[in-house]
Amino acid sequence: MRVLVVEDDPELQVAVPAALRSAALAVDLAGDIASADEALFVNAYDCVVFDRMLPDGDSIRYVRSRRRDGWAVPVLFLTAMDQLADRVDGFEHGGDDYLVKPFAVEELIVRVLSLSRRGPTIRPPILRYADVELDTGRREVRRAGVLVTLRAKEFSVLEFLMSRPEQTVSRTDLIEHCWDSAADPMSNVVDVTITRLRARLRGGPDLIQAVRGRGYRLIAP
Amino acid sequence: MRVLVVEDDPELQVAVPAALRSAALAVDLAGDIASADEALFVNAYDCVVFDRMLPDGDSIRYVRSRRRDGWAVPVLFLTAMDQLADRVDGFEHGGDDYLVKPFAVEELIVRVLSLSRRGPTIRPPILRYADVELDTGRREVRRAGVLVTLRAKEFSVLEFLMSRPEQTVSRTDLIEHCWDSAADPMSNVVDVTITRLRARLRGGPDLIQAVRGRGYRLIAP
DNA sequence: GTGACGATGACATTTCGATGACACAGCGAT
DNA sequence: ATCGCTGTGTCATCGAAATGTCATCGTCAC
Repeated sequence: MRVLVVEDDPELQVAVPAALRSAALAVDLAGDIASADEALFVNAYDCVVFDRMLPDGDSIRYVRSRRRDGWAVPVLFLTAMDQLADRVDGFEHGGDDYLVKPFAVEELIVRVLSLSRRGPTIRPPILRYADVELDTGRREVRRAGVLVTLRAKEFSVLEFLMSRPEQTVSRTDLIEHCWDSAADPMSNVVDVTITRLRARLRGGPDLIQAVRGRGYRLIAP
Repeated sequence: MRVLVVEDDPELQVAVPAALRSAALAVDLAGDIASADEALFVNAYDCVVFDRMLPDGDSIRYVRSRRRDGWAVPVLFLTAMDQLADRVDGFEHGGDDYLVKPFAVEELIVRVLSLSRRGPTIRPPILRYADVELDTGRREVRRAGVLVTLRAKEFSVLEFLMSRPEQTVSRTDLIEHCWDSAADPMSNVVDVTITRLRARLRGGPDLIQAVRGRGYRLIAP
């Protein structure tokens, strides 16, 4: 396992790599975002430990922009207490973790090991159709930016439909993908769930069209 | 700076004091808890390095009982990897630290120096959410300024939730972080602990929200 | 118009979280 | 060693929320 530590505080530059090495990890060190970027270009790491604030910028911004290009290596942010407020930013992208300074070295090791083991998780994508956004990671749905709370089944059905926009999906497809094998294919659960889903998505035109004899599809009128 | 090393392994009895002396520290050595207790009674130390397991008992128990009497000298525990599971116990008192065997000697020095410098009166970070304050060092929680006494497990769970405010945390996450490996992931310990935590935090709106099928999260209504 | 299919409200069932009561282990005091 | 207390875990039960079933009504295509 190979880890990159990006840290500018001299004390932590010593302590963090030492701790990680004691857990049998190979550790490289960078002092700012520029050199981290270079190291990440050259080597493959299983995990990156980023200090939140670095001399040449905010590491979260850097990570966010790299994530946009599909970069998926897990990141652990070291953050000061007073930066906690904007912690949300750090978690827009799944697979990351953070630790508040000062931290127990014990905890650092545990987290880094866990992140490294986990491997590059493909960031759960956000599906979009018309004015609906579905965040598969957070299990959140927004319509026109407004948060809509869905039941588990409703979410699951909407997710399936949104992953095949404008395609007609049969009730059988839905039963097979969103229900377990115990589900009765003869019942009208799907219809009922669609009705409930529509009810929740009131706040715009009905995007779920019934295709007679075939199933349902997402379509913006 | 004067340090007491409590260690029974003959090899470490030599190596650890040698390392610390090389960092200009005055080092005394004890081979078991009984003689450590005596030494601590006679002398004033800036830091104590305790092996986790000693011939006459578990050093954590000893430290814990002394902490109850207000003893505040910072302690560094040397612990084997397989004792990691019960790391939670070790954190019942802030200001202490852990080092996992085998460790790098430089790391030991850095940590002991840091603990000694810090002195017995450190103020570790305080987590805040809504009107709840959690002092990780003093293991104290206040709601709207009023002191609330929590059990160790309750505290540990609240601390975990407060370190991830508004994020949904699964029961598995909680089990993994707040319980040792003996915990049964099938039981409802987490639910029970949450209930007890809620009961203690009465005195304001319920901040702990159950997210059906996913876990719990802290959220101000 | 009519027959098949979809929509939907009302109700039933299932699942899951909350909680009180109890059991047990560890620890301090005697 | 024994006893009692305190903290934590287990279990059974309760109740609410989520999901499924059913009956009825509407509507679309022929």
